[in-house]
Amino acid sequence: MNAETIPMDKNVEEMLRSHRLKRTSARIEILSLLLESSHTISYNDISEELGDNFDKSTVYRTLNSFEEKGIIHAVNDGSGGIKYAVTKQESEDAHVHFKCDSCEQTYCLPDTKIPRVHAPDGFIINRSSLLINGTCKYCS
Amino acid sequence: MNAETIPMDKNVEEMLRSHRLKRTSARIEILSLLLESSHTISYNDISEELGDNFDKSTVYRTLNSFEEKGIIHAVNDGSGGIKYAVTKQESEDAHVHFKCDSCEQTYCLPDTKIPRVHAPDGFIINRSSLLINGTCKYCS
DNA sequence: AATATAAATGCTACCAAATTGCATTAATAA
DNA sequence: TTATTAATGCAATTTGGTAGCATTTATATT
Repeated sequence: MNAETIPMDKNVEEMLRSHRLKRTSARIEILSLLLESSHTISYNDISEELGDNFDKSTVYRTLNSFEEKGIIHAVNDGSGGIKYAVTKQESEDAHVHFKCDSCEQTYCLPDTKIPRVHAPDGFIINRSSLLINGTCKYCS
Repeated sequence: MNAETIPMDKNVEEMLRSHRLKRTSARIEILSLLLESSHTISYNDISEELGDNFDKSTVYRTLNSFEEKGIIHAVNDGSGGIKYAVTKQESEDAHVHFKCDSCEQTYCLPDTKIPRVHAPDGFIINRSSLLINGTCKYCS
């Protein structure tokens, strides 16, 4: 039984349980959206998709909890709002994000790792984030 | 006569003239601040430094004009606000920015260039920005 | 030096993203 | 089934930034 055969909702509920998050409908729906999406999504994407089912503060708090638990990670693509993507096992080490100038979507590139750089003496590197702008494969 | 011996204000006025920007006191003071600073600065930094001498909209518009002219460049360090630094000749090609987790300042590392990465098939790279988080040399 | 004109400024109001306090409601453990 | 703890909804607030418009200022021209 591989991941494809596990129904999404079971998958979602198991993810919540394993992180000791109560399985509320807001969390289930928001996490489902995140899991289905091929690109990073913002508060606005969620609220458009889910209508007025949930309050703004609920959505933001949900995203914050997911991030704290490491279920998702924040992506700052310079759009003025924070976007999020599910953190998959394979992409846990720092991967590149790609913002398409055409469709404005931002993608995780889990197989494209951020190269180590050499900082000047005295600067101690903890982590890094690399954002690439260009044209994505769906727009090129 | 090298750069060190040119008085700052002359330097500033010449920069404005050469970009066909009127030499107003707001621009002179804000550009001076930017030139003096060792790290990127935000609207808030400017308004703290300059007090209420200039209106918020003036400061923001000034920063936008400078950026359009290429005098400064914007840095998005995830702090929620945009920061700016003067674009020096040597750092015109994409350099790394470093945000210190301790003092919260963000520095240009003009000698640390962003490595080229290989994006998946179909993704066309235009430009990239690399932000490093860690401890700066003044805090380490 | 006086003036014309184009641009910059300062208001005020506004917008968007995100957060907070608090009363209510719902999920889970006992 | 109930007690407890956490999540939600609501309204208000904060923060970063923009926009329209009347007034002022810098600069080029006479």
